Order: sequence, then structure tokens, then C-alpha cells
Amino acid sequence: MRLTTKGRYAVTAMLDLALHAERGPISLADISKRQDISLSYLEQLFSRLRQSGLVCSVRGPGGGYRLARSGADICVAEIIDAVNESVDATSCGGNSDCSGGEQCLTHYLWTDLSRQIHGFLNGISLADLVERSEVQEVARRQDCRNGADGTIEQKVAIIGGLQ
Amino acid sequence: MRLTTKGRYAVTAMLDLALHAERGPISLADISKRQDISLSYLEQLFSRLRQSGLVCSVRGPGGGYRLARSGADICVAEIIDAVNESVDATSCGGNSDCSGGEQCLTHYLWTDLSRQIHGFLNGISLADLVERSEVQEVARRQDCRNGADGTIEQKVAIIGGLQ
DNA sequence: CAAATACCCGACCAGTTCGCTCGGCTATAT
DNA sequence: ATATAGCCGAGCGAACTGGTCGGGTATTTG
Repeated sequence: MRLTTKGRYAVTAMLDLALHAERGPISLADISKRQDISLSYLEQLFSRLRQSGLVCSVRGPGGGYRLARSGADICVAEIIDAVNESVDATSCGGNSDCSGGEQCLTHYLWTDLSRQIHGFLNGISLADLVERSEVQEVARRQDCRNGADGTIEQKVAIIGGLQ
Repeated sequence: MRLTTKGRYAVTAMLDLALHAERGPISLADISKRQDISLSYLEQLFSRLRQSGLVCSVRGPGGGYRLARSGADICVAEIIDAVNESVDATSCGGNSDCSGGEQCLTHYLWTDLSRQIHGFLNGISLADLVERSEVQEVARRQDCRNGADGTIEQKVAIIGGLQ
């Protein structure tokens, strides 16, 4: 299990999705504005997230992404694994022989450590993160700051105005 | 907190050091042979480990590295942090403002998650890893395989032969 | 003293990943 | 028909990875 900034971006984006779940599909453009992540980079991340079955997409105007499952059923570990493209091959691929028929120290040690971290992050769901008060506070600020996006009432009003 | 192969190499090398602690200073050449890590790469890693006060060095013939503290007092998190050179600057450095005076979702989320993982890995010491039976087994195999190195008795015998 | 050992240090380098841009495509709603 | 917004691939600079090479310097030993 690798833990890099890429995974952080993915978790942040998924959390944004979870926070605005009730609005229906969320466009990547919205997430890009709110979380200040490049749109194209988000596209790449969500391509992986979709292939992993964590989100589903709605094409066309008014479309976007939504969580494929409840936020309570999506854990941080899944998100990180989805985008990290386990090219693993930790020099001793899988549990077979490395360096000539024998298993290396690294193998036992790291797979075990990795499993423990994985288990730990498996215990944290998106819903857990959404529930935190600080997260809700920041989300509220982010919503206010972006005129392009607002509450569901505002959104309906904007759509109405376009007609 | 980042979790990459670099950290794994460092933990493996430190574990090797802990496993052979009773032999006195262990040369990087020995670790390189046993763990199949490039000597030059080990030098880079141990430069960081030394600067972080995790190991101390003995120069000259018969020299090498030894743990600066007991294995029970060195945890996995420390080792990983030592080599990873926290260039962090997570786009919102520290706890100050990011993206214009406000704190981003990422900031709260990741520092918190990072702290939890850190705490988790802080709970695992080198001594904990040494105690595992699988680790001891692999270490025994590795010792046997390398004729250039052996038990302390063998080492004394070799040194005696050179005199 | 001279030689061997082994830590120390910096430059450099191929390969990969990161984060991102750009251009163009397709499905869908209005 | 047009605009939206998901899809997709090529490419790109910067950083990181894992390593080589060529030198040092401290220390032990013959």
C-alpha cells in the first residue's frame, strides 16, 4: 500500500462528492473549483474511481458523478488503492520466491505492515469523515466562496434563470 | 506521512541491524549482501538515519553502523520519516492559510489521517519486528546463505585467521 | 609508515511517477 | 442544433526512485 499525494487528492475529491451527495450528480468542474484540483487531473482520478466501481457517471448537461454506494460503505483504503494502480511487484511479486527460491525479510515485513495499515484505513469510511465538525465547517465556507455553486435551491434558481 | 518503497528499504536495513546487534558494528556491505540492496543506496539512506540520530557509525576497518538506541525505543514511523525528507509543503504548508486565508478540506483531512497512521506506526518498534518468528526464520536463512558472514564465533575465527 | 577497510559526500543518471495541459471525442439535455 | 460534461489519449516539466561513479577521510592493522 502506497500513501502519496495522489491518494490524498482522490480522498479529498470523494469527500467533496459525499458532502454534496444530496444535490444529485456533481460535475468535476465544481469539484475542481471547490478543492482547487486541476480538472484534467480529476478526470484521470475519476476514470480510475469509476473503473473500481466507487462512483458512477451521468453524462450530458446537468451530469456529473455520484457515489456508487453509500458513503458509509466506501472506505479510505479503497479510494487510495483505486487510484494508485498497484504496480506493486515489490521486487518479490506476490508470495512466491524472490531472490532465488527464498522469501526475503522485506516480504514478510512489508506485506504484514501494509496489511495492518490497510486494515486501519479500511476502518475509516467517507461517512466517518463527513461527520466531523471541522470538515463540515470547511465545506460550508467553500460553498459560500464559490458563487458558481450553491445550495440546491440556488442551483434550481440558476437553472430556472437560464430558461 | 508518505509510504513508499524507500521507507521499506530503510525499515528492512534497520531490522537487519537490530537482528545482528550483538555482533557489534555492522557494515553496509554486509547489509547490502544479505538484503540485496545497493551499497550506494544504503549509504544514502544511512546518511539520513544517522542525521536523525537513529544510528551511529564507527569508521575504519571492523567499523559499521549500530543502533543509537535500543530496538524497543525505535519505531517504524521514525525510520520512515527519517528517510522521506518531509518536503511535505502539502500545498498548504503547515497549519497556516492555503488558497487565500482559508484552510482547505485536504488540510484538515490529511493531517488528521496522517497523524493517525503516524500514531499507528509509532506503536510498532524494531524490537516488535525482531520478535516475530517468521522474521527470525528468514534471518537465519540469510545468515547461512552468505558465506562472507556468519555467527559471532565464525567472525572471531576469521579475524583470528587474518592476524 | 603504508595499506586496507569502511564511513562519508557530491555529482550524475535512466526510469518512473506526479500533476497538469491540450485537443478532440461522445452521450445527453434543452 | 447547441451546450454541457463525461471520456480518452498524447505529451510534458518537475520531482522522486534507485542506482553508479569517483572521490574523499577516519581508523585499524601489518
